[in-house]
Order: sequence, then C-alpha cells, then structure tokens
Amino acid sequence: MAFPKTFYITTPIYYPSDNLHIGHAYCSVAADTMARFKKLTGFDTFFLTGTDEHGQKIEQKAQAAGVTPQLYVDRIVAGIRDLWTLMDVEYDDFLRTTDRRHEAIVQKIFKQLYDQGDIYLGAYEGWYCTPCEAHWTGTQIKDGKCPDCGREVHLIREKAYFFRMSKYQDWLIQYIEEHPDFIQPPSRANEMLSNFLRPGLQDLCVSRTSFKWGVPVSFDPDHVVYVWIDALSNYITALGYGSDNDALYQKFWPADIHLVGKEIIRFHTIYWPIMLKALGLPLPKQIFGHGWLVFGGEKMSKSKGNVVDPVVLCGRYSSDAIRYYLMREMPFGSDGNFTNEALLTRINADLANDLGNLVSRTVAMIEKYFGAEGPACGEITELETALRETALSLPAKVTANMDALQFSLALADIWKLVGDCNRYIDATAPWVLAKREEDKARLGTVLYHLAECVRFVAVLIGPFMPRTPARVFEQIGLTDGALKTWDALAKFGLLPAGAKVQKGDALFPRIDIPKELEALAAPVEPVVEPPKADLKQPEPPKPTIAIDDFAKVDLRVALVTACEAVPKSDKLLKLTLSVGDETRTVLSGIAKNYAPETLVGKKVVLLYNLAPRVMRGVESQGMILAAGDGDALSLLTVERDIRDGSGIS
RNA sequence: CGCGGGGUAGAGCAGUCCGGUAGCUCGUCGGGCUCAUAACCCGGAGGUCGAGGGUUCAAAUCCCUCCCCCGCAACCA
Repeated sequence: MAFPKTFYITTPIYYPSDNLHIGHAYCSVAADTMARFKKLTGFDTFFLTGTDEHGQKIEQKAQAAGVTPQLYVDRIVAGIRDLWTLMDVEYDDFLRTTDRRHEAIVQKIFKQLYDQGDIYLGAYEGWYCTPCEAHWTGTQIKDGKCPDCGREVHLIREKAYFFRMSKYQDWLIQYIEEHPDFIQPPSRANEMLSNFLRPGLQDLCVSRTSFKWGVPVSFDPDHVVYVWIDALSNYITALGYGSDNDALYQKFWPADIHLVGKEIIRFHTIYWPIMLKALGLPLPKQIFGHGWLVFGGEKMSKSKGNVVDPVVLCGRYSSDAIRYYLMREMPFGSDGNFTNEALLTRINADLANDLGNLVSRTVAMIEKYFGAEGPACGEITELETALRETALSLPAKVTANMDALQFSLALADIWKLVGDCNRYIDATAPWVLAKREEDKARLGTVLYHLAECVRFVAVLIGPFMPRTPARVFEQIGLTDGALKTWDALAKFGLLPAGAKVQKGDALFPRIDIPKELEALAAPVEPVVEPPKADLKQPEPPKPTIAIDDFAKVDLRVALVTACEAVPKSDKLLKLTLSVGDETRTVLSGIAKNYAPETLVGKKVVLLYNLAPRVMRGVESQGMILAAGDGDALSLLTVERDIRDGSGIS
C-alpha cells in the first residue's frame, strides 16, 4: 500500500473587525472546493482557516463598542464560523491568533529570531494623523497632510523591533526565479520582483508599543508582536509546530497551497518565505493570489455601501448555487465582477435550465416509459460512443484544470457534458421512440446513457456543490456508494439497470429575475446583531431588603496602583489598591476582559468589609464591583475624581 | 517616465506568449421539438478588437506613441 498522498491548503486568516462579505466567502469557497476535490481524488487533506484577531484596529473597534477586544472578536468569529457552516466550508482546523497554542509558539519564534540576530531593536518613524488615528508613510502623505482627511499629520517615533529582511533578499530573488510555480499567477511574481525585491527590501517592523492587543514580546513586555510574525505563523502553529505534538506539522508541512487575496500577496511571498528561511523551515510549494470580486466595477467596501452579504444570498438561494456562481463566473486569479443580475442569470441558465432540467427530464422519461425502473443498456451507436468519450475524458480534464486552480474551466468542462446530454435528447427524440414497441430497447439505451451521464456529472460537481449530488443520486435511484466515487468514473456503464428512479423537487427552481432583483436592491434593514449574552434570561429579582441591610455593606472608592496577572490562572488579576491610607490586595476574575496594565490609575468600587479569602495562594482582601452581561464585564468606576477611601452610599 | 492589471458585438468575458477566415455565455430576432423547471435543440442579426503610426503578403495578436479605467505604492489584515 502506497503512502497516502497529502495535501495541505490554507485560506488567509481573516481580520474580524467586521462581519465578512462575499469576497471572503469567495476565497474560502475556493479553498474548500479544492480541499474537497483532493479528498475525492484520494489525498489525505488538511484544510486550515482562521482569524487574525490582534491589532490596534480591533482594540479601537472594541473600545468603541464598549466591550473588551476578546469579547468583540468572539462575537465576530462566532458569526464567521456560522457563515462557513452555512456555506459548507468544511475546514479541518480553525485557528484563532488568540488561541493559547498559537500565542505560545509566536513568542517562541520571535525569541528565536531575536536570539539568532534576525530581529533587532530599532526605532520606527512615521507620520500619524490624530483625528483619523492612522499611520502614514512619507510617500503616502500629501503636502504634509493626511491623505484621508487633509488635516495636519505629525511625525512620531517609537522604539520597535525590526526584522533584517535585506539579509535574505538575494536568496529570495533567486528562489523565485528558480521556482516559477512558487507564486501564481506569474504576473504576481513579476510584481513582487520588480516592485519590492529588486529595488531592495527595507527591514520590517515586527513589534508595536502603541497598542496592547497582541501577543506580548516575551523578553520585552512593552512590545506586542506586530501582525506579520503573529499572523503568518498561523500556518505552522495550527499544525503544532514547536509544540509537544507536531505530528500534523511533520505530516503536512510544507503547505501545497496558500490561497490569498492579491492585496496580501506581498506578505506571503516575501515576508513569510524569509521568516521560514530564517527559522530553517521549508517553504510552501505555492502561493496563489486570487483576484477580487468587485461589485458593478467598484471595489467592495463598507464606506461605499456596496458590500454583498453572503448570508443574505444563501438565505434566498441555496448555498450550492452561490458556490457555483463564485467558482464559475470568473477566471480564478483575475478580478471578477459580481452583480446580482449575473448571479441570477447563472443560476437560471446553468443550474435550473441546463442541469436541473436535464435531471428532471431524464427521470421523468424513465418514470413515464419504464415505470420508474431504470432501463438496461442495449446496442450503442456512434451517438452513444461520442457521449461516452466526453464523459470518460472528464476526470482527467477536470483534474488538470483543478490543479491549475482554474475552477471556472473545470466547471465549463463538466457543463460540456450537460450540454451534450441535452443535445443527445434532441438527436434521439426518446418521445418518438416511445411510440413504437420495437424501439423500446433503443429507448432504454438512450435513457440509460442519460442516467449514467447524470451520475458522472453528480460525482464531478461534488467538490463545488456539496449538497447537490445526494439529491441527484436519489432521483436516479443510485444507492451503491461505490458508484458515487471518483474511481467509479473510470468506467462508463456501471449504473445498474433496475434502479428505482424517483422524481423529486426541482434541483434548482427557476428564479423570477426581475422580481428578485427588486428584492435584492431593496434597502436591507441593518440587522442589529443581538449580542449573544442578551439571549440569556435577565437576572431574577432578589427579595426586598431594608435600608439597614444595605447599611451593612461598606463600599469604598479604591485607586488601582498596580495590577498583574495571577500565575496559573487565566481569569484572575491581582490588584493593588490604595484605599485612603490603607493598601489592599484584591483578586478579581476579570483577566479575560481587562489587560492588567490598563487598570492602573482607575478608581474602582471596593466591597471593603468582605471577609478575606485565599485564592491561588493569595489572600484577596475585598472585592471590586463589575457589571456583567454574559462574558462581557465592565468595572464600576467613579464618574468624578473622588479621593480614594471615600465611602459609597 | 514608480509598479501591475485592463480597454474585443447590448452586457460579462476568452483569444494576444507561438501573427493567417473574431469565439463563448447571457440578452435579442426567427425556426424546431413537446420528455422536461415556459425548460431543451437549430439558425440569424449584431464587432473599424481604446486611438494613431510602424513591421509584414497578412496584426486583436509583434514594435512605437498617446488616451481612458482599476489596483498597489511597504509596515495598511
């Protein structure tokens, strides 16, 4: 038995600052289709996706939403996972950069690169627009003004760690030139070479001190690891690289394909290979930069209000139909135009009219002429020979196009058979054969060929449209699982006679396009996403108490003078509080919601006369108050500057 | 001259590397068929291939110039 062939494919890890749009779905559907195809054709496959959750933008978004960054991303990520479920994106692992398994290895990698001298401490200089809270480079600013808002920018300077990119640039240029398949499509390789590599690489800033929401640099806690090392390394941390169990890494690395959008191809074809080289690891076999879905010729963006929500589309039509459109409409690699009209036209023309109707008429005729019992195949003519040749040639053609990531052409190949079947019906005119008893055998042969071709098509479209094959098999009465496999496409005529066919619902009902266009154009009521915690029952009321009962409670204002995480606890923070003349140590289960250093200087509400309690070996002398909504927590503070130690009533 | 992609029938695209009757899908017009989801099949109309110049027997394709659109332009996922 040969060692099974492996295949490892990844999507980018998406940035959960907002819900995803159809462009993200495009990339994930492509990766999923590829993974399914490889599984179908006998590969031991691993498909990784995930989310890149750190960074200033999320920190700010969370703050604006009044929640912790973790809670903020938790909500978005839950939505992303739901989307993938909805669209049948079946990943083998979903990595979040906030996963402990990831953060630990990122710190290790960063340290190693520092220890071996690839990373050094330097200073970052750049322009900053305070109102926009945006960083700009010298070439980006216009006449000393912010290119976004036109207001003044000012120069900022902060310490930062840098990666010595330049050291590896000649090596990388040579590598890219000697491995023409490494960057696909080839135009992207040219772009990287002539735009960035040949002019000379600048060292890359790999840490930040201006925000806290990131993986701390283990040996310099003022810094967090900036996006590059944090995000890119996900492709190996997910496999357990550097951990106690790196079996998956051993099995699947190097990746076969990193599928990425063209906007991040530079990171994947320059920074990532150099990081790997510095770590002494093999490079991925291929980085494929796909194009963008533009909406009516314009880049999709929130500000333009032209973002297409895949959830809405999947709700109105089937996810299989959306997947088909995404993979069929544009050549993979270049930009493609997304329009509602094109989507609906595709669904009607290709899915309803060509494929759906082919299955429908085939099954209907078998029901009508053979009492729903699949006929046997008799003598064949050149018509059947041609049809068989087309069908049998498909697996190789589809494989070739899939290996080149030409999803659109692969589907075009399959639809050639669908079209041939429809023409075959016209040429053989089964309804005429049905009129004469002596043509019954011929009629059977024709219908047999149609059913068998439908079997081929159903198997072939599986990676693209995971839900449709089962519905087709049911209609043509195919129950033998062995005939639903890729290997079963090596021979024509495996479909047994006597199968019980059964006409079901239309596979893809025709759409009333003008009506649907109107519905899709209607302004979608912004769905206010109810925070998950709101779904919980409100706190039940407690029994009424007298004022005397409340008087027993001694609440005081306390100033946080120091704060640190409690070792071996993922929830507890140890706070040092100043309460008037007194200093107290209090533990609080807020570590998931607050970073320790952000609390120093805050005035909080302390339950002063609570009996002390030892937790994790530390005595907690009181309790600080926080409002809680599910996982969301907010510390209570005092609105004005009141001296610490003051009483609260 | 910063880099890259693009400008081909009403719409969306292929063809351009390796010059040789301009192709596909949708739409449109006409015909056929009636098994089928008013679906299927056949045929027609519709293009000075962004503009100009050059090379060639021959240019959408090679060379030069220009115009227009889009993306990127390094620490921005």
